Amino acid sequence: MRAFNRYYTNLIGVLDKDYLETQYTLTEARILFEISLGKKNASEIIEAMRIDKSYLSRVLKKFEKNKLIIKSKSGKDARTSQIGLTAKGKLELNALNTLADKQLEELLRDLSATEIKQLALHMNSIMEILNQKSAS
Amino acid sequence: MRAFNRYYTNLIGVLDKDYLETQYTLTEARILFEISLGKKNASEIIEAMRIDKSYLSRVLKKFEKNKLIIKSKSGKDARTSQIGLTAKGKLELNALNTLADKQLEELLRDLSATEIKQLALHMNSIMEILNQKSAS
DNA sequence: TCATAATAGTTGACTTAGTCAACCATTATT
DNA sequence: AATAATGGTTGACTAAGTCAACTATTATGA
Repeated sequence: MRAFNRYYTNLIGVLDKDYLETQYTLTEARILFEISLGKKNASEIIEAMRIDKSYLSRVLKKFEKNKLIIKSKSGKDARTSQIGLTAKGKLELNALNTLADKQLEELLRDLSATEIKQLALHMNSIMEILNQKSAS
Repeated sequence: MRAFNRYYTNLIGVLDKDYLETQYTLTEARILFEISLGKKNASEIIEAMRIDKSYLSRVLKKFEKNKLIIKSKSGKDARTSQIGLTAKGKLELNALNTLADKQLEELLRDLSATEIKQLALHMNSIMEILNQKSAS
């Protein structure tokens, strides 16, 4: 398993490099994605991604400046703001997803359809097994 | 599959944080590991890990200074040096491996023996499928 | 209900990790 | 022999992330 972790760390490291040509980092892309999933405020994103809150704060500020998100104070708790993707934010996220798809395509280039299907199954199984734990 | 990549990116990111308490980064640990596998010179490590050569150069310098490795000029090609782990290097690597083991243990804590076995099988399958491609 | 603690997020100052380009020295090519 | 290619190092830099201190607000408990 250590071998797999090393293997996948390497793989992700390679994929990561493509984000150099992008306006955003892999982490930023992931944050944007989390927001698109409906994470409503900073704490939730921090909880989900386990990143530093100061770092997130700055990333969100950047997003806001670039008009990818809007923050709106919710009456309920004046300390937090509700975060939502703007149209432009959705567009950017889409572009980033397209990059991820291209990377996958490249990764799977020489695989047969059945191999790809098997790969997907294995991946799903891993997530299921590990998730069940986190649900416990 | 994008989901799995995101998932595992997150997981690795979490594991990565433990290396903060270590004297070495995850990347450095991986470099050390590659050397232990018998990678003899910088080029081979670069090829295997796809990291920047200047970065690697500095890491190796640090390793050498900390006496984790020894570089020896090989008569064959005076541009390269042969890299080898010292006893201390092996020791440090061992400590880092122990950390990785602890992390795994934590990750698998609530899983049954069969689940762990299945997990390992899925991981192996993924590596096999993806590797076969790279071998082509 | 007031003081204290806890939570959410921001800011300043900093460190580390990694990048990019230029550069030597050596070896390969023609 | 000249030129190109390779292996690695160095300088200068940027980006990514961390840590601690702080403000504002909300929750808690004597």
